[in-house]
Amino acid sequence: MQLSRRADYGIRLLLELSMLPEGSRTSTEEIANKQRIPITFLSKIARQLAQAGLVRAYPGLGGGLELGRDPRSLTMLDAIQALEGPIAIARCTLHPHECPRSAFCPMHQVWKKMEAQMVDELSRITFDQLAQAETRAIAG
Amino acid sequence: MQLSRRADYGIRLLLELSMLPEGSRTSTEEIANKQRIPITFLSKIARQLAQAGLVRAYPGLGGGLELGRDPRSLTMLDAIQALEGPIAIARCTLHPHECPRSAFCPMHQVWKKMEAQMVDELSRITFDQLAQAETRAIAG
DNA sequence: CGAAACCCCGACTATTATACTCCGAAATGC
DNA sequence: GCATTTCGGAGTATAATAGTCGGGGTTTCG
Repeated sequence: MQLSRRADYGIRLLLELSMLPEGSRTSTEEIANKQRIPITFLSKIARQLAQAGLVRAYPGLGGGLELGRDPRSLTMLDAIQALEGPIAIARCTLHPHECPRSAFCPMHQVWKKMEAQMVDELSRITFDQLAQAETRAIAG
Repeated sequence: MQLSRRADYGIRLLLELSMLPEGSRTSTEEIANKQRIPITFLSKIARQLAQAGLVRAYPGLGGGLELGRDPRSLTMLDAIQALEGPIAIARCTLHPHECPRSAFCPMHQVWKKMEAQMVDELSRITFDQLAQAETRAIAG
């Protein structure tokens, strides 16, 4: 029941990009150094986020990464779904047909409800908010 | 972000016990057969639940398992904590001192809030409720 | 007493998921 | 053409999960 490092790193990458001045870029390496993340791993994660459209990547000299979407509408839910796939506490909510108990299992609804709550909560949190909170926390 | 099989099996074991008529017992093997769970694994899980006090185990002929607590006050939270440890989405909420970002990291609060919601939700769900729901679902 | 039906315990193994690493290739800008 | 940067995929290492095994102990019953 824990977030993977992949997700942790990916979120930190997105947060770094969100804190960048509008229109500017950084390289994967810079973020890796700043956040103490193995660069080869982070670059793989960056690619994954690029494929999901959350990040735009430019190869070549002067290239780098920038946010692929407006940080005011980019949510934690988007990030986690791109990095870890759908929010699913139990296998049975994703693949109900694979569980012989699904017809009458009372846990099914429990998980469903919790997942819905998580989705709801995560979708309220934007990277713009996070970036501002972090900026304030560092400044203050 | 998924519940382990261990937790899944353990919950099913507790649910089986909760559906038993007051004061009666079953063996680990019966539950394993009914729920299609490898018996050696389930017996290990049963021990764990016994050590946590959620289950009482009696060796010997006519022995077996019974619930260690009143199903009306035994919650899903108790079960998951006994089976998987504390609810912690991110490492940093459990061990904030290990994270150099903890002082200013805006995600910390996000995770804390979500964890609190999960704890709250899970602690509302008792095995008595679940057992009744399943009984109804099978009967109906 | 002895057998059968139970659980206890720890060590061991297998499998899978995670967390990386590596390297050649392609794009870009000077 | 060279430095910088991402791309893509294959490969490896480590750790967590899932499960097995064998010996030992209790309890009940005949």
